[in-house]
Amino acid sequence: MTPVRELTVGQVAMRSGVAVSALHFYEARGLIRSHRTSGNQRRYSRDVLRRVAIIRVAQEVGISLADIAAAFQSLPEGRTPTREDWNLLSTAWRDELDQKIAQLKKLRDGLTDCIGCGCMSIDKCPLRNKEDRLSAQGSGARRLLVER
Amino acid sequence: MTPVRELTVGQVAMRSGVAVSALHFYEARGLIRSHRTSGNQRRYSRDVLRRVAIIRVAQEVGISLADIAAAFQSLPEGRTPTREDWNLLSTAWRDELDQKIAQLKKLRDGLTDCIGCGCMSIDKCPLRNKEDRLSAQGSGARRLLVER
DNA sequence: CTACAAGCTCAACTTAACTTGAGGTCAAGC
DNA sequence: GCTTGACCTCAAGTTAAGTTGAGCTTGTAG
Repeated sequence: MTPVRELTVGQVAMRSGVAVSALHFYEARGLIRSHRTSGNQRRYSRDVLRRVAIIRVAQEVGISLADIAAAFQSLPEGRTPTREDWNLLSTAWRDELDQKIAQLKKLRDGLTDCIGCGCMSIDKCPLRNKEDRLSAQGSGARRLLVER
Repeated sequence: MTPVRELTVGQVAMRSGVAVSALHFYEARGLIRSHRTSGNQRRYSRDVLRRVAIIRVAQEVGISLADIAAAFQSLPEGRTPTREDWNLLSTAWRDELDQKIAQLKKLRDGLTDCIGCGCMSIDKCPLRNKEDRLSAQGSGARRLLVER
């Protein structure tokens, strides 16, 4: 089996399970890179598969594309990222995940009580307490006004 | 303490920490209800505060407004919901939360390994396995509403 | 050498959950 | 009676993460 040197969008789409349009989109967002053939078609190096896989996993963990892109900035520009490079990323995300899990647990443990009881005032209820809130590195800012 | 009978939108907004526009929105979505004064202004009964608080908590847990609205359907139409009524809801959501926590844990435990290793193919990697996905089978909510 | 599948670009549409704005009404203090 | 602030409605805008479609070009199998 001769290693295929370069992949077309279609091939990447098939192998990564991501739509072609999504790949275009990721590229526009700077998450993946391609070079073009003389006929202007995209060609990808193999490590794009890893990148895409990581994008998907990170998304499932609740990390936004913007944050993923930011994290990818830490990857080496010139060379293909090594296992070390990737590990750095995953460690950071693991920490985030740990926090999210902890916060969800807190929420879960308080949910029944707090719905059942009379403590739903914003200032007193632990669930409604700003300090306890799930952290918001997300870039959205849509819901900012709501938190008082 | 004289019980304040009815609340204006502004008062509900202030006390619940939710914008007036959001309250209008919730009402349009059937999540809360109001009646009108002769001058066409909204007036809310006190238990709207609990509803709003629960909406926000549920959202943070990753439940969409549509799902919250659906859950609210189970609440009694005529009378103010009792603690029992609310408990029924919270129990169901607690189960969902438990599942989400379990999935996040799975993800966390696999993250470092799977990013570092070569198993990122869609068919083989546990993280990439469809059955293990976090994705809500529900309508549209792709990510946990964990940010803000 | 020619079909036609696969690719390309760009714009517009989608969903969730709101916010913002325009243009107009209502209620209370002075 | 007037001014001011809280309300009202309805339309349009916003963000994330893509998808869909139109119109046009490439590349490859037969």
